[in-house]
Amino acid sequence: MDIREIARRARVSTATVSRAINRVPTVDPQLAKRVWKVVDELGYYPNTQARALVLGRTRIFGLIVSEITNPFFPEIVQTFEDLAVENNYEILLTSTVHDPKRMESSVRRMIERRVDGVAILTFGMEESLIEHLRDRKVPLVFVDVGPNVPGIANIRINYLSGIRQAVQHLAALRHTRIAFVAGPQHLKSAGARREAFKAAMTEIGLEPDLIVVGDHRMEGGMKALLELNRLRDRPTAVLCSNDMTAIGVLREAYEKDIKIPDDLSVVGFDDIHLAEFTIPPLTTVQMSQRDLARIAFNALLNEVESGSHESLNYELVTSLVLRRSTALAVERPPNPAPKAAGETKSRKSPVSDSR
Amino acid sequence: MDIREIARRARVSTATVSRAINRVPTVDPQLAKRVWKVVDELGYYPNTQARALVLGRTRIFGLIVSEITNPFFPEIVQTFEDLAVENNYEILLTSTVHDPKRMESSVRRMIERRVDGVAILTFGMEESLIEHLRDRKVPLVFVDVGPNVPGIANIRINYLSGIRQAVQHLAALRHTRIAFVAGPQHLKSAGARREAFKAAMTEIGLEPDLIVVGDHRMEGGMKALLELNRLRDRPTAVLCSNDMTAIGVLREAYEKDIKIPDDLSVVGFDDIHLAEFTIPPLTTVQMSQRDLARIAFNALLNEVESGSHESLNYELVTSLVLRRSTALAVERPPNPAPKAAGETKSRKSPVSDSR
DNA sequence: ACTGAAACGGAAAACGTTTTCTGTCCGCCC
DNA sequence: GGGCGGACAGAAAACGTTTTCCGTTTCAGT
Repeated sequence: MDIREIARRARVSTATVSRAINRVPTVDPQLAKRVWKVVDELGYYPNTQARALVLGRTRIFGLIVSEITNPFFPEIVQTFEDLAVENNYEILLTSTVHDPKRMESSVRRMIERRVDGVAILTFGMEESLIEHLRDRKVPLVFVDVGPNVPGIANIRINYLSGIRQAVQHLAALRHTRIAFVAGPQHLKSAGARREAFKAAMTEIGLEPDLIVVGDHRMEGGMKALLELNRLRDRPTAVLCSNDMTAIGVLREAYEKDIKIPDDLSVVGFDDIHLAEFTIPPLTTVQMSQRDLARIAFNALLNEVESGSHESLNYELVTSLVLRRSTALAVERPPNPAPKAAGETKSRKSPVSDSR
Repeated sequence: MDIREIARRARVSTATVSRAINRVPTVDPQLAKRVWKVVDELGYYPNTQARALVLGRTRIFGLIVSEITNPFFPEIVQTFEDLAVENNYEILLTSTVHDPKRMESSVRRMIERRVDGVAILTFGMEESLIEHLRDRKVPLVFVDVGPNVPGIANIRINYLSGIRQAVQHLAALRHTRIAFVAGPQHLKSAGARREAFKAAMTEIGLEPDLIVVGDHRMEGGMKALLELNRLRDRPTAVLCSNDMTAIGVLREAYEKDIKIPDDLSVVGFDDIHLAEFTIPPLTTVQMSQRDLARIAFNALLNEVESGSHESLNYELVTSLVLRRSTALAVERPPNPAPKAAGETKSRKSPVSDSR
């Protein structure tokens, strides 16, 4: 069933059918009605491929994420989809799963399907990906990419705002030995979080020297807590580079019978869905996935609809959400409890990056 | 840049370019090489819309889910995507968010984009959805739909297999008062689970009379535990209709200082990712999302590639995965603790997996 | 009544492919 | 050496839309 079928039955030309469907005002209301009736009766829907072919616009946005199963992304995908239906777009979803081959295939698919724009929401982006897309003048929006490439919209995450809140929240609870479990070294976003932590600490006169590195997964968090726990001068609070890490420390704390938050305060980062469901519910720095998706989508929409190539910069601020994994600091005795030598500033525990 | 551009540069006709690209064997190797070279140099990718237009196949599969943020679905989407890239398909992802309007728009989008098939993986499906699609002879695959509609592939879930395992596992741990927290009444899948529970219980001579109903969300689980706890003859184990419910009872147990698994064994259903991360890790009945997605995708692929319209029935079996939320039953005193009647078999030392 | 403009519908070209159908060339067989 | 078939390349039609351009009708103004 095609537009000609409709034309025949409504006794008009295909041109008129097209105009009626697209609500072009120059068509006689009488005729339009006739067309609509037939369209409705037959349950006709225009062929989008054909339309795209002549219009040169597909009304498809590409969305590239790292991994759909990573709890950070479902909310993003959902929001993207919500906005897509609202605006009559489709979304072409692609995941890189950290595999160069997959990344390449991702951009190939985007180009083959002639998407109108693509949002690259994967953290730790290979720069190589963008080349091809940029060549073809496909509107792009990135998150957190380092260099300020012209012609590409950029969402900058304000890590400091939330991390500062977290640190000051802990400080207000009398914590002074605040540890940080960092993410993988190679991740740009992980680096930024670590720097934000250092800044927030020095800002209030605390030494940011209790840093161990994790892997942004539960295992990393578990190991990290073990490591911190061996320290002579153990922290009373730990801030994690992401929520999965925090969940790892929660888990290890449970095994080791360390009570959260009584014995140890922990705060996460990201505010994934899961954070609400941990025991106890996790206090964490929220980096709103909904907002992120919204900003990305609108950036694309803007660029496409207005045809402008100005490529703005956007900012996403982070902020602390309080739940129940933090509490007033408690004096924990130094570890091997040999002689609690009351030195003031003896930060003898070598910390920094293990592994 | 189109196929004609390539034709011009390679000094051949567009027909030859098309043949070369599609590896039609009748083209002279010499010429083919020439074409390939140009294609490569210009980074040309065929326009899929145009191709779809003439081929009558889009190489797009629709995937309708309930909600992307529901932890049950990301794994499905990811697997679907993996299979899509493998087979050179795209996926058109759509969510109903339990909204009739959205459902309608879902099928409209599928039809407009002329997908080659659609997998409807939402539980508790409006029958109305399928009408339009069936009219257009779009290959369909459903999960768990009731009536055996001809022309539609169907994945039937074997709930009993896993639930039987769960019940017998609990029975083996000396539990006799096993409760069930059901899902929402209107959900077909929830009903099936409840029936499976009853069957599994009666099978081994236990009365399935401890059933309360939840809502498949954490809140429902929390309420359910409260309710069960008020009972005179409290259960020592509870089986939940899904994992979120189980997480709810875990949470409420924590609040009420009921130790899991020592005081109460709990097992979930679904085996969502999250189940590994609870405290303690949740023993649950696995309904493999990967397998489900794989079966669905292959069903579609089959129907499309072979053109057959036989519409098979597939089965997905469920099975118990042991983690650490179950243990030997312990004698809990009847609720108001009148007189702890002298017991014969008091297994007060819970053993098994606790550690 | 006649002209001109305004209003509106239709024919046809265009979008970028695939594929059928038609040639052309070549080599082989008789 | 002439005819014939096989191998291969190109011209053109087709896919289902939108839109430009043109033609027809209608109506107002004189």
